[in-house]
Amino acid sequence: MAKSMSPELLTLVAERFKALADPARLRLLNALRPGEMAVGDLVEATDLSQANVSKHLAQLHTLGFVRRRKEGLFVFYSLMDKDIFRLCDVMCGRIEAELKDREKLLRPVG
Amino acid sequence: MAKSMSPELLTLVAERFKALADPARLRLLNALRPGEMAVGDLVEATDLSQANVSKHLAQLHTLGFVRRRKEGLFVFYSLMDKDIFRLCDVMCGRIEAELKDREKLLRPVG
DNA sequence: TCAGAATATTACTGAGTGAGTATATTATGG
DNA sequence: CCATAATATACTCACTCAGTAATATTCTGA
Repeated sequence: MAKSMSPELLTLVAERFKALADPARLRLLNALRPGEMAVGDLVEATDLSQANVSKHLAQLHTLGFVRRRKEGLFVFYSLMDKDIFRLCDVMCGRIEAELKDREKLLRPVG
Repeated sequence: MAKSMSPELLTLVAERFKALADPARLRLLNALRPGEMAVGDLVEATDLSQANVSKHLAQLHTLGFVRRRKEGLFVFYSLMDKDIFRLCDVMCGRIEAELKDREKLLRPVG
């Protein structure tokens, strides 16, 4: 984080974090890990409704997290880059650390 | 992001992203960059109301982003670790890239 | 113990948002 | 052009959440 971040920039940053602040969207991104997928396949993979998937994908696309490729009736989505994994890795690391700390508290004697 | 992330884990991750998905909280975290600060100072530094700051700090503390230290009447908050900078750096990088792309579109001739 | 200062909490309100249903759009084959 | 399939959008409802104002809590010093 740069030394001085303007409120405007912080708003843009917050907007992007918000895109990742939803389990459904994270599921979609996670499903896209192996590679490009059509909307219908994502519906199956995530157990979300078609309209729901479409809406979330639109959001992720607007904010630059996924790429669109149209081919006939199908629309294929893919991850824009690997940033998402880096971001999620950091968060997962934090969660793991928390869980470890809780374990320690639960059995402090060893 | 690990190969298979359970919906439960994704919910935890989303919860943490949500904590960063707010300009006010980002401002607080940014203000804490140089080091520990009391609540009152954060109120001044961020132009947020006292109640607002207190509530946001509580949230950030619950999710492990900031540390609390009480000293008399004052409560000092500080960043838990440097993860936040790494996370924001990634987002800022994405925003910069987007802005560059837009510039290109605006003057495609050079 | 009382007054006052720093912080936290609560109740309320308004705005935003995710899910669901239905409908619209777009593209293909006949 | 029509039927159909894949995807997108519109609309509504319920819920969450950020901000505010008022109040409560905690601590210190007199």
